[in-house]
Amino acid sequence: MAAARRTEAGSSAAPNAAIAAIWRVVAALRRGTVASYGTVAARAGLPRRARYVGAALRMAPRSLDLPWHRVVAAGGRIAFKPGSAAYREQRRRLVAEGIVVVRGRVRLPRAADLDALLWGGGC
DNA sequence: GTTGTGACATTAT
DNA sequence: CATAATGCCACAA
Repeated sequence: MAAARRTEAGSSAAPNAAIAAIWRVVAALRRGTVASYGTVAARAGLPRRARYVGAALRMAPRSLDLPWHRVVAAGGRIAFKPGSAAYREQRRRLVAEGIVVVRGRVRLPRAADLDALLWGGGC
């Protein structure tokens, strides 16, 4: 086999293990639940890789139906620029999910609660 | 190997 | 509470 690796940046159907792990964690977020990039990265086995989560979500196809809108920055702040299309899109979806959004911030559960939400709900 | 960039996080002011 | 600066880590040119 002649070196079939590269950076795995093109094929959406054959992502990296890290990307797959991130998608898995994001897909595990249930309705009414939100998590920060750092938390998602940590749960995906990638500590300190919050930025990588964003890249993974960006490259993720809509076919996966990933709840990317449930992933926010630290403190529940939306990572997108206020007023931007993506910003309003995410906020709209969050509100539609029953999540309270105020001034670009969402009610982000504490680490303990988040742990319970992620692991106490099902797996 | 260096430089620049990014859907972040944390700390300081 | 908002903004600035710094740190972090991976990837692209």
